[in-house]
Amino acid sequence: MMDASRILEGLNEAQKSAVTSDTAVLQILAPPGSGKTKTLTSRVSWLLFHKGYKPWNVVCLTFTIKSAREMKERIAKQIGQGLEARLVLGTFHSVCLRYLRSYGHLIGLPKNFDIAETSDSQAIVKRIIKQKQFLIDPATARSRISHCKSKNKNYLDVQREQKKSVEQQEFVVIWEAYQTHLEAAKLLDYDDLLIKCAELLRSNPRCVSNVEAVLIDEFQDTNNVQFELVQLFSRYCKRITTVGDPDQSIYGWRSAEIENLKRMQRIYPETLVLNLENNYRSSPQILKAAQMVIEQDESRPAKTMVATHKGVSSPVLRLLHSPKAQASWIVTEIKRCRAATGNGLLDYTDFAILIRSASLSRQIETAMGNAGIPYRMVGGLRFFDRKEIKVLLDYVRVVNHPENNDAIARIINYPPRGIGEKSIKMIQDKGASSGRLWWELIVDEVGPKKPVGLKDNITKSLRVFHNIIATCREAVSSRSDPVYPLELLELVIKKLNFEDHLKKEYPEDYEQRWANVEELKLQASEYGVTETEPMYEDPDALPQLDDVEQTSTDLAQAALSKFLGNIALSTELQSEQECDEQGKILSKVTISTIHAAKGLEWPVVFIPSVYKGSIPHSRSDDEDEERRLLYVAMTRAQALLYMTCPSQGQMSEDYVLSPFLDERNVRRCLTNRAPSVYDQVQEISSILRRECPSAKIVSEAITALTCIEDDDVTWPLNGSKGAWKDGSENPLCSAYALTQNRCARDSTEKAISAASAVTGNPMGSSSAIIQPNFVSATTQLKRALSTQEEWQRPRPEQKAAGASKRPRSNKVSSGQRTLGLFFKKIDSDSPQATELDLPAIRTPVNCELARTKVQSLVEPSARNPDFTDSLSLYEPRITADRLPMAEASRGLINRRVCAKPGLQRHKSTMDEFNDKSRHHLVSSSPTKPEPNTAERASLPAESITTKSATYTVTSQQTTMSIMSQQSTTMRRNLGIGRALKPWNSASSGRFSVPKISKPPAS
DNA sequence: TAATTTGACTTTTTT
DNA sequence: AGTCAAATTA
Repeated sequence: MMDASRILEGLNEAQKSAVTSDTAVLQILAPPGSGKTKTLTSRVSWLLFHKGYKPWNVVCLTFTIKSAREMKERIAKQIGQGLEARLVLGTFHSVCLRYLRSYGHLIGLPKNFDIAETSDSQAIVKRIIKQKQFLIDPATARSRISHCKSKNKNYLDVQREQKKSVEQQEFVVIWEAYQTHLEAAKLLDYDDLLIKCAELLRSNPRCVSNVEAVLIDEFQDTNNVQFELVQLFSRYCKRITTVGDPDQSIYGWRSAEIENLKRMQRIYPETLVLNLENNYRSSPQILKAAQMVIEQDESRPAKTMVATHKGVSSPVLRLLHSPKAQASWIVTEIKRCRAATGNGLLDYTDFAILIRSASLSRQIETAMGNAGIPYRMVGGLRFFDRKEIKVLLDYVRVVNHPENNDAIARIINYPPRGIGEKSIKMIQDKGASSGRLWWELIVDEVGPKKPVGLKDNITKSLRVFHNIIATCREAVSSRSDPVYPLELLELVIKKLNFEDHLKKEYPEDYEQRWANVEELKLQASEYGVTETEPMYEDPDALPQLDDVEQTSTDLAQAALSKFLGNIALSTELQSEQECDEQGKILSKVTISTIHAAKGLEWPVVFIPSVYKGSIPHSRSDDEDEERRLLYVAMTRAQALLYMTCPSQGQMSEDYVLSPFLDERNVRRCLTNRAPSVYDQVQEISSILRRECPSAKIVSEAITALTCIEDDDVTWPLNGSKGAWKDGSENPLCSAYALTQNRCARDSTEKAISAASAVTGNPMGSSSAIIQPNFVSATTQLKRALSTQEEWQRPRPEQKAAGASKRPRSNKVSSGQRTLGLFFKKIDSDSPQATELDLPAIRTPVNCELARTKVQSLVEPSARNPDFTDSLSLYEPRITADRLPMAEASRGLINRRVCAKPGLQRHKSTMDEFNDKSRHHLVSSSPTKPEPNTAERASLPAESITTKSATYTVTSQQTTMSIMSQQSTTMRRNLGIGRALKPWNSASSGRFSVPKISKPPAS
């Protein structure tokens, strides 16, 4: 056992008093970086050691799986002995689930109920709305239900409310139907988990008679139901510790009530409020800037944050021309940072790129991929949202609960077995009219009774389905030899010939999908009983109380329910650290949403796309919350913070800097150009508490860089394009860029003389540039550049003024938009251009037709300079003979190689398609069998055979390529698709389910 | 009637 | 990389 006095080691006074306080109700207000988690975990240890509380009587609640896990790990480190596993510690949802599993029968919950996750309830609501022919948007209805539930209302409450609008009534009807449906299918949705648990504890307070203390992390995120739960859990002991920070409340959309902090103080007047003020994370400059941002909210009570670190340079607000430029700038900056700190002080894991929405990751991922920087994406597609996993889980769910009509509907014809829409409708209708479950109907239908009256051949297919489920059910419920999750899963996979099915359905990425299945099997193997390790000591079990009976369990069933339940509650896609063959941990840059980054920190943080519409998000209606979101993101940074804003979007729409940053007080704390970094190595090391690399190492590392400073020629500081108007290379630009390269002596010399020739200004020799005076030389060059007229390009605003005359319709899709732009230019002068039938053009087989059509359009408007201009704009830079197909198909070969799990696919498949579509697709021929990847790669470069046709590629007609480029169909046909998200791969996207391990004997 | 192909449209944040 | 509905094909 550890020495209890060491719990307080390394804590400051404020933290110590928080940890040791004897007060019953304690509220700790902890700004970012103040050691919040440390304080909370220390308090848990303190309570165990100095108050003698038993771990299983202490309830710790968090909001995210991540923080639950982190807390558990930290407590484990502090107290060890496996005692942490005995704590009732987890997310609100998972703790509620544990209580409901143990005591659910007390409020009449079905044994082994299932959890309806978002997509389930979405589907249910959708169906109800369709059935009742209401016009409410299903997503809105669902979120409204959830919102009401979080406020502890039920549909009867809402019904009783005065507003009797049609919409309101419809809403109540939907809600009621939804709730009935859930009940029939023995499902609880996420909100129900909390509500039912509250109900349980309200009516059976004895369930918590053992609880000695309740601790809650991130209290500002609680909603009303959760607040009540806290009260209920502490009903007897009345000992509550909360930790939180109103400034970091970013879950208002999930019905979190910041008010709960004050409510707490009102309900428990004896509440002791403690403020932690010291910040141990960030540089003072970062703190200052973040403070300036959060203080724009005037309704907020003032609060102090005290920096404990020495300063480094100010955070950066860098303007860039486009999202693409932004991505490549970030990539370059990461490389530069690493080199400028000796390539050892900062590892890839020390960098994080925090984005407002997951969809913004695209360009950045591409750039990172191209540059070969390893990264991992947190968030995005969840593991069990993948098709192949979902299907298998649905089978398991049906085996567990044949009442679940929705799950049956999803898998009754998957893999396709001939049971189509019509047949399903018949079952559904019959079910609705007779009030019987689908499963009952199916059981009868395959027998002699035939209540639905399906056709014989369809009954035959149904029999196949029935057989699978029935066999599995028998296996599970078998008294003598029950089957556990893994075995069941394997049984399902075998019965379905799932591997063959995947091969057929996904010839392209079958391997990955199968790897995902393997991963699922691995997860399943953690559950259930093996002969050597029976599940008697389930750490999830709650302590046995004398006077309350726990739900009795059937082992196999329970293991199954647990498996499914845990999966539904471990939605998080937090990739585990991967190791290479030598077992070393692979270092990767983190790309994450801001929400998912809460509670974490990194030495270097990038916040891209800080424009209006992203932060604050255009769909958000709470500006203060968006501001707090930016605050949270900024305060994740320890030493270096970069915020970047592209001035133009993909469709050249103008972006405006986020109003949160476009304010004088904030701007004063920021610089517009990235700092040198190499001159701050010492300060950075001290903030990170790491050893400082020697000057020699740093200078050597720098030498290898192409550009030592932030390259403001390639990426001008004002966010304009870094090249000549026509896209050609500006000799002065390249000369300037080269002056920053200390090692490329020869080329620098050449570039300088070339530049001198252009400007007529003699410039310093390269040797002068290379060492101490290089700054003055670059200044000279800059001056030379600024005298050139063309250098002063039109500012973005001027451009916008011209474009705004013809407002673009926001209705057109991206494919049409390219065309729309294209044709709009001739619009004014030749109206017939609009007659062109767009869908016809996008069909590849109609390309030939369309080509003639376009050509005929080109002729009459040949005089129009605007038009020819735009045509040449689309002319391929690289002509066909300079880009042989072998080169163009490199992507395919790449893809084949990289399909192996563990390898990253660097070149985006879209790039590859772009390469190809510089050519014109002219002919198609009838169906041939789909070639597999290897065959495809060995095909003659000029043709590609797909399921439906062979496409031959020739080299002409740029116009066509623009149109075909965007065609989803063609991409599908070519088997190219858009770039597969790299985090889809089995190796990078792991999900983790809390593992069951045998707790050590105490 | 089922299966497949095609075109249009989307993508805030999480348990 | 999906979904959805409409249109085609088997």
